[in-house]
Formats: sequence, C-alpha cells, structure tokens
Amino acid sequence: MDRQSVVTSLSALAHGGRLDIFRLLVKAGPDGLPAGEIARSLQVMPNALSANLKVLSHAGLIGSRRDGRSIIYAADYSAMSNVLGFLMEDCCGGDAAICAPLVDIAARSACCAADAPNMPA
Amino acid sequence: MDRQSVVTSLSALAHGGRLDIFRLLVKAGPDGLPAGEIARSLQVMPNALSANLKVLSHAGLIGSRRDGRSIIYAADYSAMSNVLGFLMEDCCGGDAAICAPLVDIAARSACCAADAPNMPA
DNA sequence: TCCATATTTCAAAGGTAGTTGAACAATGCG
DNA sequence: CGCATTGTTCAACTACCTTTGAAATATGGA
Repeated sequence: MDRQSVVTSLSALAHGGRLDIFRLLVKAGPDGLPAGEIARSLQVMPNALSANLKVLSHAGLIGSRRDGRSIIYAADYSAMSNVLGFLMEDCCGGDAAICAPLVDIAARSACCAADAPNMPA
Repeated sequence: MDRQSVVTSLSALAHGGRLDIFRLLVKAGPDGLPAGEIARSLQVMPNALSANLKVLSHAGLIGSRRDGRSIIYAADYSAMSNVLGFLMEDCCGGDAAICAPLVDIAARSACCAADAPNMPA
C-alpha cells in the first residue's frame, strides 16, 4: 500500500460525518447497511450521505452492491488494516520490547475481515 | 476520547508530509528526534516542518521537549492507540467470530507505549 | 406506461487548509 | 556582549473541500 492511498483513506475519515458512517458500518459487520438506513440512523440528508459514501468508497474503505432499489454499503476491513499497518510500520525500530498497551487495543480491533460485499469493479 | 479529537488526529495525519513525519517518529521510538534531524531525513524546509509539527502536536499525536538548542519530538503511542480504538469500536457488533486478519496487523502494531518524552503542558 | 421509492449528480457559494518567503525568538559558545 | 545555530511565527496567496438545493437516474409495482 502506497503513501498516497493511505493519505486518501485518512482524508476520507478526517470528517465527522464520514467517520460516523464508517464506524456505523464497522459495527454493522460484513453484511453492511443500505444507504437509506444509514441516513435514518445518522439523521443526514440523502444527497449529503451519498457524497460522503462516494468519498469513502473512492478511498477503498467501503464497498457497495445493489439490492433491488437499495444500495448496500459495507466496511472493507482489509483496507482498514492496511492503513493501520502503514501507520505502525517498523514501530520502535523493530524493537517491540517495551510495548504493551497497543496490544490491547489491537486485540479489540481484531474483527471481521472475511469476504465483505465488495464492489463490482 | 471524543469524536472531534479523533477527527483532528486523522486530519493531522491526512497529509503526505505529516504522515512522513509521524511514521519517522513512530520508527524512531520513545526517544524521538530533534526537529533538525527530521528536516534532514525528510528533506523539507524548516519552516514547513515547524508548521506540520505544530499540527501534529496540537492533535496530540506527538510531544516535544527542549534539549539545548534542539527541540526533540516523539510520537505519542497512547494517543495513536486511542484513535485506532475509536475507529474499531464495537467492530462487527461485538461478534468477532469470523475475524482474523486484523489480529495479525494488530500484533505488529503492538509497540512502545510507555513514557514518551511528553510536552511540558 | 405511469408513479413512487431510493439514491445519485450537478453547480454555486462559502469556508478552511496548504505554501512560500521573510522576519522573529531562543540557546550556546568564544 | 556579539554571533552563529536551531526553530518558530507571520502574512499573503492559492487551492481544495464542504454545503445546499434542485434536478436527474434507476428500480419495482400497479
């Protein structure tokens, strides 16, 4: 994963509304949620939601598939872990002796990374 | 950790130059690096570096202390883990059965979180 | 075909953030 | 004290991002 992709992902998440969307999808799991339900849950207008979903999708953080009239979005866990990995690469120069607290948070982050409903392209 | 703090942190990292700085400090470990050395390593002008260090510092991602004429910056690992934790909170609705790949990356992220040279304030 | 639902696209307005060069502090040494 | 070194601040300019409302596209059912 190159630096530019990571910057794009972080930029996508560096926005209150999009962070809410992403976290909702992270909680929702691999099955995802239809756009309309996201809009209702977060109380945002559909056009604003669509714009933000597009940004997250372009960053690769979420995927989408159509189901009838609805479009279902789901978090891409592997993309997320790539970003986290890039951030923490070669942490402490490889010497992870004094490290501990991050293991905890890391363990809690361990999550559904199997086949999410990824986009057609 | 509230949502706004996380957005501030992600915004700080959503910039090529600042991402380079942060990753360099993550690699450097708790002892950190003087600003001048960062500038030399990344080949950036001192005023631009100073501006970016200020953004990262204001976001709480790095700390600083003066040592003679130099100012030494170091990554704040606990701030980083707070951000990661917020992103992955209640992942998959608490059911982490199907999850695995993120554990790997998480383990690699485990790192120096002990007393970094935090700022005076 | 006609309509309702679900979601996206477009364009204009406003605000926010990045870049650059020059000037300004703070420290240490002779 | 005077000067070189190390970092920081300021101000102007540019560019990008966000927001909002209205119009457009796509699907499913009568």
